[in-house]
Amino acid sequence: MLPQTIETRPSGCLSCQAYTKGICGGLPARAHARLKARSYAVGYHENQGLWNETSDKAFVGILQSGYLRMARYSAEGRRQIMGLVFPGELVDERADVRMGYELEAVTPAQVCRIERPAFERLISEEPELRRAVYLQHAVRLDEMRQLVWSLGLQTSDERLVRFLALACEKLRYQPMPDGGGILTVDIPRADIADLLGTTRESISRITHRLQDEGLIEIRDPMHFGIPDLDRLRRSAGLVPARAANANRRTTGHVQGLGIAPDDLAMKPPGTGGRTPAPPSVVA
Amino acid sequence: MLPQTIETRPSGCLSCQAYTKGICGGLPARAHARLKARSYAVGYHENQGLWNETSDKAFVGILQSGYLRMARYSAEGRRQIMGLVFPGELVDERADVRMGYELEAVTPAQVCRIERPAFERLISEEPELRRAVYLQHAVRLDEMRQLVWSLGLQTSDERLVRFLALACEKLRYQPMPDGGGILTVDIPRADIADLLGTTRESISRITHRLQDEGLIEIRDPMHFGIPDLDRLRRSAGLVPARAANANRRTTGHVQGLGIAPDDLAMKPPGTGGRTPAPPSVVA
DNA sequence: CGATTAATTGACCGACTTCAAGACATGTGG
DNA sequence: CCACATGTCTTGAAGTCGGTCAATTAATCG
Repeated sequence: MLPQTIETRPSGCLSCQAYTKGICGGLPARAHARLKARSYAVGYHENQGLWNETSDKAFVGILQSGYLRMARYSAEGRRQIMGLVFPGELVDERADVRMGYELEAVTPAQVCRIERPAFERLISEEPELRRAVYLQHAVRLDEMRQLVWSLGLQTSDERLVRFLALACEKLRYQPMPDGGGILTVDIPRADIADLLGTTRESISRITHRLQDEGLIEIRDPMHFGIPDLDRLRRSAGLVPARAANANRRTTGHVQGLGIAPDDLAMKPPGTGGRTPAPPSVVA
Repeated sequence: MLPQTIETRPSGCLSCQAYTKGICGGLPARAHARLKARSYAVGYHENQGLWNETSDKAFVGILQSGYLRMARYSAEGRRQIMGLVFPGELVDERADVRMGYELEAVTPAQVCRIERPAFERLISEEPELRRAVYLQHAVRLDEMRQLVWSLGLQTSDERLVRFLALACEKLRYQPMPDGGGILTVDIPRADIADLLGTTRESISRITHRLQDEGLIEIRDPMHFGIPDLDRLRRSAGLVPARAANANRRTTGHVQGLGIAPDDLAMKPPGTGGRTPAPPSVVA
């Protein structure tokens, strides 16, 4: 079951989300074939852990289906979810950095695993793969910064709106002919709460408040109607929201890859950041 | 003034913190020499920006002295500091990931700069350098996770205690013969507040509360007396705090590099994470 | 020594947590 | 098929942490 014969672009991958929209697809044939030769798929059921204190990161994984959560538990039993992993994404934690989080399946999930030593070897021999992996790391870092920003200075309402808007991109969103759509949130309230640094109760209250405002409609706990996706994304600050304030610089924001643009990260004029005197070249 | 002659281990570096405790020191002679040949030092004054929307990440930097902050500003003028940069650390932001933060000097700072194209070339040609750089990235990611954890489920008091305990490791800490020490916090209250997701006022209130509890003594705004460093670190959860609860696993935590161990990241027994049935190997 | 900025202190208030109970869905065994 | 159990979600009522506003004190710098 483990290593299969090496073949260029093995057929099993073609339907995998890691291939169609994840990291596997972009690789050159040789790198992909070598990766595939060393990988094997493993299924996990809901709430099952992939990593814990004992089984320490002996493999890297590419998520094929389902969702994973990266969670850290406090001594008192409280939990912070550091992020979610979506199909096609790589999970790769260095062994020499204190881990501090557990990787668990939110839903039943299937993971394409590669033992770490084999992976390290591939990394060092295939520059394309290396690039793809480090790109994933950069994306993770960026996601973590967004989470910091969200936890640091957004209200619970704003955080949830942001989550829902992102959910429309990352999880199942079925657009409807009337311009709206149906969002399927496979993720229990408790997980959303622990991701957003709030409580189940608050999530519940806020979703109903948002429903009153007409931003969403709660069909059942897992399904939300989205009457106007653009409006939702605008409320989440995921889209520039057409310069209402006059005092904004019109510098085009760098965007790159699939990361949704945040609301304009701007300082109020006059608050530091001025580039008055050029820096002094010392040596 | 820019590139100087290539020499193995140029003398100027020997006194630099990036060499004595940062990434430069660990490099083999050749990689270090090539790095040095392409680098030039630049001075910045307090609150000056290294990066903003226009000058987009055209260089990477190694901080020689002073502190930098990575800050993101909201449209309303609020600010979240994503992290601080300490001497010896590398600052390297990918151009293809949305930046979203500005890099600014907290204090007067001196930065060893390398133009990005030259750096990329070095990275691809010097595996040791590459490893060092990616290690830095991993450390940044870990720091960001700690910040998420802190913002997500610590109280303001806990966050500040944690900050102070880490400050004793990262900024100037002068141990005294009597077992205590003096901590010099070169960083204004406003920056601490925006890093910890709180306000100047709260920082002030909390420091004085901590003084009442005997954890610290406020000499002047920049200097804190630390009567008992271990006690401080214990309060911050930076040290295992000697297993008070019986139900803790005694698994030795991976530690590696300079990252301080967090309090044991544990789940309450019974809450998920159990590894009951082995995962089903599918393919 | 004035003028500006940073830090402190106080009073108030609001958002969110906490605690507790009820609604809803799903599943199991008799 | 129903009674019961379990788990998730919802709703309500207090309590509180911490933010906001405002004023005072302290420190810094020409």
